[in-house]
Amino acid sequence: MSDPAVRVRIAPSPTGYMHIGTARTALFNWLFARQNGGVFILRIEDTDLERSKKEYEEDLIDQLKWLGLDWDEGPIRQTDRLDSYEKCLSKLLKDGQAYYCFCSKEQLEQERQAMLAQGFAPKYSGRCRSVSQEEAKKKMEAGEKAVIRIKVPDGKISFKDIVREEVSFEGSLIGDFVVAKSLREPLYNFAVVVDDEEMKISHVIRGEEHLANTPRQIIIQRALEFSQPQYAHIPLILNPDRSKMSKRVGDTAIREYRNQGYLPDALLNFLSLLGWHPQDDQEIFSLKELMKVFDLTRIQKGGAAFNVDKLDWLNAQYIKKMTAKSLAKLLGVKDTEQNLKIVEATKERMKKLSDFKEMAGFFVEVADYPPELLIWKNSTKEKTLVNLKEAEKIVSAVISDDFSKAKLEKALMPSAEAAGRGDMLWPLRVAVSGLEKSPGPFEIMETLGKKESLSRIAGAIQKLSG
RNA sequence: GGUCUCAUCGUCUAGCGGCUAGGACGCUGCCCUCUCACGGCGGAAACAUGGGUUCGAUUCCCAUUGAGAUCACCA
Repeated sequence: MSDPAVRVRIAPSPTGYMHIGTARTALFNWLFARQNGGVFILRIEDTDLERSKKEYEEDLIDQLKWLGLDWDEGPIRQTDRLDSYEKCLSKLLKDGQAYYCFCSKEQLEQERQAMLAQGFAPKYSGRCRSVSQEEAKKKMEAGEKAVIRIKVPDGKISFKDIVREEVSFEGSLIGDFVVAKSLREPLYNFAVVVDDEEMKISHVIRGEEHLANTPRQIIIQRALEFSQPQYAHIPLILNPDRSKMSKRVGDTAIREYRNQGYLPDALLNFLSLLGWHPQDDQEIFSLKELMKVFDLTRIQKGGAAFNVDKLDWLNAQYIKKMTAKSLAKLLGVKDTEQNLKIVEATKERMKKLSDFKEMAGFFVEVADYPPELLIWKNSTKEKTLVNLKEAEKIVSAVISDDFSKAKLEKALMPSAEAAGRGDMLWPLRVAVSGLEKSPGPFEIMETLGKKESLSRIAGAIQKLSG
């Protein structure tokens, strides 16, 4: 399936670190573009000069790259496109479809409150509609501040949404809204419309919070005689308590998940399942597979709560599938033979990359542990000591050239069977790991090597006899 | 408050008039096992409520309830 007419965009505003929701929107757009052989555009919506920061833009680009969602055009910044907006704004003004408004903020606020008090949706009165163009010009020359409002026609505004079918709003309820602070200071809704037209965006795939913006954008489109893209509003990602995931909360930033050691593919996989589901029961997808089965029309309507447990599970699945070598690289660990063994032994237990440090620390150094930890279940100190010494003897006999898991197991198991597996293997494992929970003793000893293993066993014996 | 949107296990969801309501995470029992993890096999767990339509509603319609979004000279 190839349709070069498919042109979609991710249009974040750089007012915060890249948000989880932005990532999912980017993913859906990317998937849709790629599966149709279309174009994916990155557009930076930085018309809010006060809140936009370069740092956030850099984060956006950085995280998008990390996720592997490559774009074909951009980054295009709205602040670089002021000429286009000005041109369209002037046209609207000239055609009488927009007008200058001189109402003060105080005045507006008062009206707002009054309407609210009466139980109406606040809406601009349209007072300045009557100000003629000449009059407006004079006022501005006299230094009066003005904003630009668009004339909103009465009547129903309905559009087809791929996710929500037919959605409609009542124009008369909207009121003439501000489209720009000045000719070179367009507001969001206006800039979006001009951009989408000039970039020939075919499908606007965005979060549901924009659903209510859509009629406003359509009003602008119609005034400018632009074509209307297809819309797909995807449900919001909710906090576990079902409130909207706010941009301000720390752990909604992609960079946080990255720092915690989530794999990009796992994160994407997780995100794809938030508000979307394939026809069958498959849940683990590579980006390539996702590309094949993703379907805009199967996007869910209701909001989806973010469930970290499932993310953890998915991440663990992805970690498990990796080779020790590539995992070591991600962990920033040198791929020495020793380290690779450690990574291999820890792989199955890690949910996040950040777990590694804690889980593998004992390979480097045994933490201090209480002597009683060495005693298995209801066994005794004496018995444990005997078994540990027996184990020590056997381990010493294993040649250091072939100090392997298999060899150790072969050498130790007969005695362990005789002594009772747990009675020998538990203390041995604790002796070499110092932990209540860890990988198996043979695995650990192989990694540790003969010398270190014996020294730890000796340490345990001393601990217990002391 | 107005407008818009939504509603299946705790969570993510399958379902598109007739199903013992399926899967996944989590929880839990058993197996594997020296522990943990992995893995395998089970279990508990849902159609918000009330009306219609229909021979038959989780599914279609309406109301109620609940949840969310939005109502800026932010995006």
